Amino acid sequence: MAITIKDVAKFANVAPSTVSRVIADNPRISEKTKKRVREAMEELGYHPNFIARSLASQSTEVIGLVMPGSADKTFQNPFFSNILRGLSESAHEKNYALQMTTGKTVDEIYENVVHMVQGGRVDGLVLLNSRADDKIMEYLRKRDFPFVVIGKPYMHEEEITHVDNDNFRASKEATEYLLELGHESIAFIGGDLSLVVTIDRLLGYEKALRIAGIELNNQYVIHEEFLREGGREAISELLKLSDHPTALVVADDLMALGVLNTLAELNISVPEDISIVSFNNVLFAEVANPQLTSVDINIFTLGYEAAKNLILKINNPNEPVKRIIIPHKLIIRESSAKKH
Amino acid sequence: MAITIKDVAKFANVAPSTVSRVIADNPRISEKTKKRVREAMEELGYHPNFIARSLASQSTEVIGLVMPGSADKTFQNPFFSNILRGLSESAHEKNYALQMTTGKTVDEIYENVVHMVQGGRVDGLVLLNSRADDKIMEYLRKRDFPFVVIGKPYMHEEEITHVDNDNFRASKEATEYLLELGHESIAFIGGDLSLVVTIDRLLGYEKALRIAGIELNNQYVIHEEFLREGGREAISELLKLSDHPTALVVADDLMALGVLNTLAELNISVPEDISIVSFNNVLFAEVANPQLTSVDINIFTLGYEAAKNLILKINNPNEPVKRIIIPHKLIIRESSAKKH
DNA sequence: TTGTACGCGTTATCAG
DNA sequence: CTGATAACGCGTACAA
Repeated sequence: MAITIKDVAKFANVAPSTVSRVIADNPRISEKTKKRVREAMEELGYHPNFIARSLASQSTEVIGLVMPGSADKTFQNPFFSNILRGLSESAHEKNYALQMTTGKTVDEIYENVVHMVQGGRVDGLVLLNSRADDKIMEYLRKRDFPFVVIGKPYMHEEEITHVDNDNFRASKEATEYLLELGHESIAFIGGDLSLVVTIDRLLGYEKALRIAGIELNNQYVIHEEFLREGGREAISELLKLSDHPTALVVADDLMALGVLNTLAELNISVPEDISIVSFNNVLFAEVANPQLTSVDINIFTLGYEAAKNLILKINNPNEPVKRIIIPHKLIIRESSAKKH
Repeated sequence: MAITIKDVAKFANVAPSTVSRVIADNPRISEKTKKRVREAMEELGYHPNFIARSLASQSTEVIGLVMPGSADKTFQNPFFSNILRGLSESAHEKNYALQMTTGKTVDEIYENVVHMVQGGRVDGLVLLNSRADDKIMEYLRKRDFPFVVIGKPYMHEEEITHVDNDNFRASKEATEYLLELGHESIAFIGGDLSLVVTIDRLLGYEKALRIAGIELNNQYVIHEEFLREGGREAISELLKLSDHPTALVVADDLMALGVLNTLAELNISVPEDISIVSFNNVLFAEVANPQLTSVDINIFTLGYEAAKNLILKINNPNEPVKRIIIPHKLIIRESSAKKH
């Protein structure tokens, strides 16, 4: 058995509670005693037991990350590592540990969240990619459990702290950029329509077209998974149409990559035949051939701010609800060009 | 305050200890009582408190992941997400949670590990990328704390359970492949020499050359970080030499990507002027231009087996030490060709 | 300024 | 088969 607070107390000739106070740096303890106790801790190699501390203080100093769907798929997108990097750095700065929950199905994930929360495993949660039918959010709200959302909540937007981009504007700008290049047949490839991020980007795209006086075409809007496969399928659908689009707004770099791959196989050149603008600007965008014009959404910062504000909220229940908008920026590369 | 075991006990008219036994599905409790208690739990919406359970049972059902160096850099390499995917899936299957420790410096990471271990936050640890001077491993061994290593331990290899590839053989084969293509000036670009994986791959490379009767050239061996920047710098070094190599063995895809980028800028073509074989076969390898010939090391499986065997060890202290070798396979793509 | 005693929610031991 | 009761290690009113 490891060294406990009692051992230290005995060694330093004080009561356990005094040791506890020294750990908390309680000002009511004399410097002399503090010094003596600290020496004892050093001498014995004492380290506080987190579990016991958690039980007594009802807080764990752990935050959890909830992934939206199949962990397997989420991990494949570099978007995720960048989010994780931000979360991790932020948590680390505040001495919080980061724990992940995974699950294969929505129900399984929900169960895991309930277990974590009721089981007191974490002090707060970061939710990734909110969707329309979010049971988890509902549950957390009902229990008044601290959480922040990365992305925009589908409902109760004004009452939930979230970190997001202005996806509507970003998508509108991306589409306008393609319009300026002379494109008029512009298609949109997004994720599942239950994902708020897809909705926002779709609306921005539509708005830009409407302003330009271009009629919306239902067949030009495709929804697939945020994976390479998704992109491949989406472009295949579009190419079946009698009149292809000459430009695409793609809601994710990895999807765009799939599009590129399929087009390359069909000997359709980018940007000569089809221009592409995608989102996220992960490393892939730069590495792809041709390099992808992509909207940088500062993924790291999304994660960083999410964790930071969650921890703020955990430590101050009266922390006001915040909507944090992370800036975006269109990075122009080789995949987009003037219409021929 | 949430529902506790006591509330359930009262509701079901039994003692708390009985409820505890029902949770553990203790066979000495009558089915009738079990049913009654379970109904009470259901009725009250009871969920066991993990923290209290951990304190009493001295186990947390959490495993930790220790990253080797700057988390910031580690996250950038897709190798990491794949490891994480494997760990996560395996942990999830066994109902373990996964927690990450990060830190900017080696000392900071060491401190965090000590805190986690002594603080009883985790039941076991997975160590990523062992290096020569591993204080952490020494510490864990001294405390007899359960851990497994991904990669090969530098010391006490026979006494530490680890999951690894046969990097020596993989590298030897990769080099032999280049030799078969007619190359004789083959350089090696690896990570820091304190990383065991670098050592193994370097040795395999040297072995292949020696067997082929080719003299080793110190200037042909470069060590940089497993990042794109590292690759860029490495190839720049090599190109300063009066006689460049015509082929490269690169210990990491992301590095190889940096090499490709730099070569492209200098109008040196791959594979016409220089052939490249790299390691890991992450998605980048396939996406790069030209596509990278790369040794697939089954990253997911490395992670999966690591977590699996760690949990095995946690639950059975007498579990024998294991060395688990994950198979590798050379995937030939466009970056390698016969010497002109 | 410091010590005593209890509670946090479980599990485990020992009776019965 | 079930019920008291004592840990588990720490935080914290309340006392002194």
